[in-house]
Amino acid sequence: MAQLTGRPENAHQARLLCLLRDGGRRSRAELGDVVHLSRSKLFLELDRLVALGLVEQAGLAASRGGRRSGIVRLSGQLRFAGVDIGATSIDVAVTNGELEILGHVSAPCDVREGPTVVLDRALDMLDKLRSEGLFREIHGVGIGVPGPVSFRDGVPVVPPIMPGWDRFPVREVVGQRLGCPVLVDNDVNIMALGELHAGSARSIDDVLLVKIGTGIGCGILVKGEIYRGMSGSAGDIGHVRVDDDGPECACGNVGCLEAYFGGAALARDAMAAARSGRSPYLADRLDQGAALTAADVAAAAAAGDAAAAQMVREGGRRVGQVLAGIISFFNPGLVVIAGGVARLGHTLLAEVRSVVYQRSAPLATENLPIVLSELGDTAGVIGATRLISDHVFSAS
Amino acid sequence: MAQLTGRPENAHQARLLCLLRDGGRRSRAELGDVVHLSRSKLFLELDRLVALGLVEQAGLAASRGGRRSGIVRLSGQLRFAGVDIGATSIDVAVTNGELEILGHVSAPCDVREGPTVVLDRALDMLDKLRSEGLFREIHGVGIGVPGPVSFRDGVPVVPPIMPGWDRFPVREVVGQRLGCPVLVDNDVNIMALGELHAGSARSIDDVLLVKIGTGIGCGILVKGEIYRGMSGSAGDIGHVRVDDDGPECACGNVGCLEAYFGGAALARDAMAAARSGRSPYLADRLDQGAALTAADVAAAAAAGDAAAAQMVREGGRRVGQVLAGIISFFNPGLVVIAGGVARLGHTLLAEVRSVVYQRSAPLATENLPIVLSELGDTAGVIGATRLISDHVFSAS
DNA sequence: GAACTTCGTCCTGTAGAAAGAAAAAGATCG
DNA sequence: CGATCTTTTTCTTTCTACAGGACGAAGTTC
Repeated sequence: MAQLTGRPENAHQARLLCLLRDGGRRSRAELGDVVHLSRSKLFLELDRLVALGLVEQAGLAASRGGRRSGIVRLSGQLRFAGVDIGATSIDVAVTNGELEILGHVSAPCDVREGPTVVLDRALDMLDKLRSEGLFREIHGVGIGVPGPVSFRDGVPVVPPIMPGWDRFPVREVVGQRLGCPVLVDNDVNIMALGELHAGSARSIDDVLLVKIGTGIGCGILVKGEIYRGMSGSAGDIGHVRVDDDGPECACGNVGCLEAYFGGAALARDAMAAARSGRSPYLADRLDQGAALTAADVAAAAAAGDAAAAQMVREGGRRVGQVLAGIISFFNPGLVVIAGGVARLGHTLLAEVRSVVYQRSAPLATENLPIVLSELGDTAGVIGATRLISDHVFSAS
Repeated sequence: MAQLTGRPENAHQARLLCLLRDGGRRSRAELGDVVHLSRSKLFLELDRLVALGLVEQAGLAASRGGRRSGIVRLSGQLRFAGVDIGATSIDVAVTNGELEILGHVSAPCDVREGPTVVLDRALDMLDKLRSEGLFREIHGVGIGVPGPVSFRDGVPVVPPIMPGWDRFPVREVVGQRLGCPVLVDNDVNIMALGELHAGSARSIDDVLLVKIGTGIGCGILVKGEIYRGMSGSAGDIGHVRVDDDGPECACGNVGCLEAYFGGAALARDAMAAARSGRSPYLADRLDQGAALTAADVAAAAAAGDAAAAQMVREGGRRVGQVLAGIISFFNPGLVVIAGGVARLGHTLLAEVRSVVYQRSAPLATENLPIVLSELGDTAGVIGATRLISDHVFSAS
């Protein structure tokens, strides 16, 4: 068996690899229908990809009226890893070349423990997947972290909720440990890529993914590619002001969106509602022990607690206010709502929609779906593998 | 003399044409230093461009130590026209291939008179330039209109301040009249391109151009290209809400940015200030005759009128509020303030800067210049010619 | 089993590009 | 002023890549 030595040699090969990744295995003849190449050229490049070990033959297709055509597919040995580091958890998944998840582990982990601890944990999780026999070799790793990243350098830059990570060489460290290409990006960016690849954003050019979790951030896709802005902080909407005399925020300003509807704000409001007795459900929950979190609010709202539902509606309104402005500005083709709070589901969605459709420019909203994430917890890891596979499958 | 038959035949030729447009004439040898082509290939493509009539020889360059190299430049016959249709005026300019303005005429004209009248007027203005001997033939026209445009179709779509223009086939009509390629875009988009080509945005990838005039709009450049969004309405920030209980806006919502600081709003506030006696300068002006406009406020502020200056500061604050959110989201490398109100100059700029630098995400503002337009009234026409020349100079 | 269709492989002609040689034009230096 | 060296241009040769076609292999249909 040829070993997986390398990268595609030219743009044609890169194109073919992406077709096989996104469309799965198919016959050489079908590939010929899609690409605009002469048969001799197509076969030449395919044979080269086979020689590189990136592509392999997989039997014969059904006849289309004549001789059966040979099926080609991405090498069965190809493996990508996606690592999604959240504020309080790590997700690691391993996929094949088509980015289908072969194994996925998730573990709680506080990002504030610092890069060495957290990355060690992530690599341990990857080792666990290795020990399950899911792969022998990894051909690329994508990593998402919950803060701004210099994509070029592969390092976080002054991330507010990641003490100790500033300029830590994540890409270099992981690359050296695993001996494969590594790319690092913001977690909302890779979630947006995930939705583009396998979720609701398939084949839509300009997409916003709004993640409401511990923080509130926004992944931006322009022409199907991540838009990162001048210094890699594009999409940082958590600290947009929604009210001049709102609550103080940890960032120093007042009235920030996150001060209303981030994880901490929701927990704060939940405690208040429980103590004041406005919410029997939350009061009950509080009596049972630990402090309340955003998840409790979700549960309460789902259980029909009026105060909790009111909190969700209120938060949805605030998010809608910010989104309305951004949508007028950006005119996306789709908005995806994701993150832990997305489990609040249709209460939240309805409120966001109502505000956005009322306030945004009519032209920007007339064909604008606003939907919940299809992928949920796997959007991040899938997007991370998509990020690195785009890189590995591109001609150097 | 070879006639100007056509378009470049491949990407190399397109690249060479853009180099000659943006860098001006230069020797074949210097071109060879810049492009990554073998000498034989470079000369082959240059000779073809000469045969197409797009490029011509222009004597010999100074020696660099040996034989003198031949200078090439874009054909001296090449002419582009830029048409900037504003709410109350038309600007038409004719440029050579390097997009240097050879002639520029400006005339008041109400866009509400409808497309036939307005476009006739614009073509008359172009004829005037023709009669001055500035050109014999036009090789492309770029047109900017003050409203949303379907760039693909070359037609305005439901433009709020352009009654009668909805879906009027501007590109087709002008194209047939002049027999050359025509592109139509939003006026702020072409202004952004103008600043990219010849103004403060040279060589900056991600740029916002905020135009404050009759309306308030925003041109967006991503990687040096206009970002238009899903339905061509990206950048439409005039109706973002800045205050929940603000004044009513013509659009039906309340508290829109334009309701505070558009041309109409400024005129309204000026009248109020004049009548109430808060502004002696404006009261004087009002006594002299016609109704007050935004221009009067600018004059008053420049003359040191306190009430007018206060209006400008107030408006700048509102603009800054909206921009702060957008800048956090978009993380541009430069923000340019343009439009008639930009003549308010540094009072306005200082207020916008103050709000933005205080409120936007620190990472997004740490290296963010916010400047006034360098080009002023010519940004639109220059950008329009840039738009069409990019099209004409691209391989079909 | 004959005729037709589709697919894979091989071969050849052509176009395009790279590399080099030679010529042209100019600079430098004695 | 002439010899020599540089730089640029032009011309020629060589090489590679690709398109297109021919042909055999494999399948289907009747």
